[in-house]
Amino acid sequence: MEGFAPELAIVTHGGGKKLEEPLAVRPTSETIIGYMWSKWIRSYRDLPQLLNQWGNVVRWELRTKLFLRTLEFYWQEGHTAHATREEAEEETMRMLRVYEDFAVNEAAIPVIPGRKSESEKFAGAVTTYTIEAMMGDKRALQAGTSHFLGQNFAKAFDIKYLDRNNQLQYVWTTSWGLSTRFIGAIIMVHGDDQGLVLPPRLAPIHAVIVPIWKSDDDEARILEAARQLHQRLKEEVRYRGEPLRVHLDDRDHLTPGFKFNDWELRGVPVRIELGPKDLDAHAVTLARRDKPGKEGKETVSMDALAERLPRLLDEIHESMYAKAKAFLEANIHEPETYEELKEIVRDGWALAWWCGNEACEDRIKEDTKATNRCLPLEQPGGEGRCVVCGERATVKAIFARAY
RNA sequence: CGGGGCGUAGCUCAGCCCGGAGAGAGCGCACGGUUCGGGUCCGUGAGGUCGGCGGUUCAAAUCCGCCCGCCCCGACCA
Repeated sequence: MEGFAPELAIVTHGGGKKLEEPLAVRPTSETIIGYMWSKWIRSYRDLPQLLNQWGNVVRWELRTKLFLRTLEFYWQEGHTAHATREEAEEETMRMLRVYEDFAVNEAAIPVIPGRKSESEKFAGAVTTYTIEAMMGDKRALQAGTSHFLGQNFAKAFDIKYLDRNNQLQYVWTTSWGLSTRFIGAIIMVHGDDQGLVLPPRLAPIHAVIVPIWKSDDDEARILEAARQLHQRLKEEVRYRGEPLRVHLDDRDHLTPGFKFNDWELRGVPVRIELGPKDLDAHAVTLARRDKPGKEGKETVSMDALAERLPRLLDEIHESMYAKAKAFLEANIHEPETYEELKEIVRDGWALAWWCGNEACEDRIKEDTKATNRCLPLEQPGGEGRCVVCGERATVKAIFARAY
């Protein structure tokens, strides 16, 4: 845990008195979990173990960034202990894929799964895996991590079990986490100049009904129709197995135009406009947040709406993912020379042959501020020459400026 | 902690370099009218210790010094 020493917050006073023994505020929970496991685990029959928790942790960052790097953050962290190395490694990869699946299929964020280099990995890990995402400004963000901890923590906390042959063995452990930082990723990947653009599957409100009227007569009938529509959609429409999250904006004294902009700012994926013309035609106008103006509008019959909305939400999800994916791919380049790399990382990611030496990572960082984000799991194969030193290289790494 | 920048109305800022009459704009807010299918428009009005303290001067938002706060860059890091 020495790697964490500089970023520990230490409590020296409590209850109005100086503490006899200072308390470290946890930067992650391996030590707590490890301590308990050393008491709980006695036999191979106790394995494997899986503990998951949501909790706040504190790391004394010298420089913070809203959402992306805060002194205190809330996260999900999981810990497992296994009898064999293979099982622990399998779990590490399984969770990496869970995070990747969440990013892609819930948040519509494309990511590059990969392994961290020695200098970039978690201090207590044997191997650290990451999903790296590209923000709208082309900087990289580590959006989730999964660690194979080997027997490091088992040895540090004396976590041993008796195997089938009555032999005392150390366990193999893993840990993995995803934090509120991910909210920052959603904002920075999808957001535009009008405000938030929320991926449909995570949006607190799927669709908002905006009633439109001119005269008092219209107001009465439109509002009544809007309320009925709201009720019907809530009761009848399901998206991904759950009731549609639909909201009726019946606020008075605000113009429709104001409401349109207001909900766009808040990133609601679908707006349902209901005005006199729509009502007379027994229809509504749908507008999707990810496509501005007329391009994102369509007229749908009231009768077809229940069927249309879930499909539209899926279409928005796919479209948002495709757009982010295209952006990611358009901004990853493969430099042949160091000069090319330096140019690329000014405004994009470089996927380049790397010999594995920290000295070459350091050189890049000094020259360009770009760091080694990961060694993608998906490799081109073959071998090449390190983009920095020219020595033989068997892997390509992603170098980019990161948050 | 080092380098740079900024503190003027609820918010975003202009004015400061080159001191001078009642300290301004847009947004927001209140009231009246108008409008309502893309942030309506017009009018009237309320609202300010010009970050704080001290100095220079006949006169300071403006010049000088110190202090406080915030932002950006660097060192740390998910």
